[in-house]
Amino acid sequence: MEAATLQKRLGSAMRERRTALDRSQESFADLIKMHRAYYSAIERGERNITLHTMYRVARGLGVSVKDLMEDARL
Amino acid sequence: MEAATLQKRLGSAMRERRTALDRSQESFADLIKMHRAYYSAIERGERNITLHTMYRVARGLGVSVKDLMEDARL
DNA sequence: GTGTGACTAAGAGTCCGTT
DNA sequence: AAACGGACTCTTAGTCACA
Repeated sequence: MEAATLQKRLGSAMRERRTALDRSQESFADLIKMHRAYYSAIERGERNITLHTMYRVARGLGVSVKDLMEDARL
Repeated sequence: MEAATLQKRLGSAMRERRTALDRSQESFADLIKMHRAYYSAIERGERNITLHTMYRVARGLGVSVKDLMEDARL
C-alpha cells in the first residue's frame, strides 16, 4: 500500500475520534501539546508520523494505538 | 510513556514474530527490502519508526499493524 | 476553526565495514 | 547470525505568518 494511503486512513480515523469528542483541532492540539498546524496536517494525511507521535494522539483521544489502527484498518 | 519504552515494546513484538517464523534478521530485512543494520536497530528499540515502516514490517511478518500494536500492548 | 507554504533542527533511513 | 560504528541523504517534528 502507498504511504499516502496509510497516512490518510490514519488521519481520517483520528479526525473521527476527535470530532466524536466535540473538540476543535486547536483545543485538541493544545491538549496534547502539539502545534495546531502540525496536527491539522496529520489529520489530512500529509504526515508519515512516528510511533511516538501516534502514541501522543492516541492518549489524547483516550484510546490505544491499537484502537486507532483498527479504526484505520491497518 | 517514554519514547524509548514504546520503541522497545514494539521492537520486542517484532522480534518475537520474526523468530517464530524462523527467519534471520538479514533474510527478513531482505524480504522487506530494508537494510539489515537498520532493522536490527528497530528490534532493539533504538528507532522511533514511522507508520510506513511499521506497515512494511507488519506485511513482511504476515500480520496487520494492529496485531503488532496488540502484541506490544500499545 | 482550519488549510497551506516555507522554513530549520533533529532524527529516520541507507550503506559501508568491523566485531 | 546479530550488534555496532561512521558517514551520508532524506524526511519528520515542530513553528510561523497568512489565507
